[in-house]
Amino acid sequence: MLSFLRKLCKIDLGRPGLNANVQTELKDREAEAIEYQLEDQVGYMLRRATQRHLTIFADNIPDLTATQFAALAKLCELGRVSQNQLGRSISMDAATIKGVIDRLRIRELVETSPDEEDKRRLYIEATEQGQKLFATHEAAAKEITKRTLDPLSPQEQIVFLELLAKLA
Amino acid sequence: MLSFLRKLCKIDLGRPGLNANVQTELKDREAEAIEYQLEDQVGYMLRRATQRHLTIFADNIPDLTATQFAALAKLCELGRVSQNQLGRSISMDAATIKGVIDRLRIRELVETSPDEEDKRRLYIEATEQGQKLFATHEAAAKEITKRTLDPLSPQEQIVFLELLAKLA
DNA sequence: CAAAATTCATTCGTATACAAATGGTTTTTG
DNA sequence: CAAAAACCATTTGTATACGAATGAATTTTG
Repeated sequence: MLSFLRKLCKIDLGRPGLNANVQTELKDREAEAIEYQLEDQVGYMLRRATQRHLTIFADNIPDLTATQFAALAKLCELGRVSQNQLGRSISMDAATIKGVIDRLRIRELVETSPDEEDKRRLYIEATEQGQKLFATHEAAAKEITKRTLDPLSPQEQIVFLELLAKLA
Repeated sequence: MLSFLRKLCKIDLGRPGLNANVQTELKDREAEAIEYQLEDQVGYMLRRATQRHLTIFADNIPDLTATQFAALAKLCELGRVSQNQLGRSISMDAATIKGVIDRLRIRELVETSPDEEDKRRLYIEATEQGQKLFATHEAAAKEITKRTLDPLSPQEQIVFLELLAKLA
């Protein structure tokens, strides 16, 4: 374990994520003078990591998008909820969750029903078929996380998820 | 530093990223029996982290999207390149980079010119105005990475970027 | 050299993602 | 209670993102 920690921290001496040739040019100048490198920016890295993840997702669960699966999974967990409530619970805005639910409804994986008490609300519920499909893919979904994290050692995976959670 | 490392690893005893109540239910059962929790999946966490990042980006650079800025930045770095070449260098497929370049071209931030040698190719180049705009926002772009990583300590930031790079 | 394979840019279709506006409904407040 | 504020779902518009198909051009190969 100690060697793992030492390895994780051995880059501590340099600036985070900078190419060696850029670092050698630094010397006495200040942080402002560090050249902008797209590859060092966290947004670019997040986009690339997400791209790779979505490829793995599509390979393992071809008949649902990651977004659709997330909505279906949350719906199976929560039961009957309003559309906006579902969206908020998985960080999708009203316009986005509407489209996702529309596509799930067409495939009869979810059912909608108006709220009689509050006429603004539209209740959403996973159908029997939807719950069955979720159950079918549940193991694959966990496998997707596993494969996405595969380039990291078990200890690195724990640290990464811990830190990623702080950013999300 | 040592206390930081200990803190990073103190969750090692539990399963990665699982809620406490789920963990207590585990006991003797195997990993397969772990309930699927959307919030524990790396794809969901990546999406949320990206959402937060893009909000920070839009706050700091309102007149370009993160994607457009990435294309412009790479173009300023590479000089004259073909459209597909540019796309490959920043992991955007041909259809995506076309749209991005179209929008930058309309704003006269980039210029296109046909390749006389290879008539399939379309060369892209940042205009004077495009280079100026990139320079204007370069500091802000670095600030965006800084703010995105702000919830992490300096040491955690280094570790996170290192691990994220391995996944991207 | 000629056929096959590859590359390039484009187009089409589908799916997030979000800002902004809208209209109907409910809750809050003065 | 009535006006104001908030909420819900929807619609419109813009911007990634990618698979798949297309046609033109170039490179590879047999």
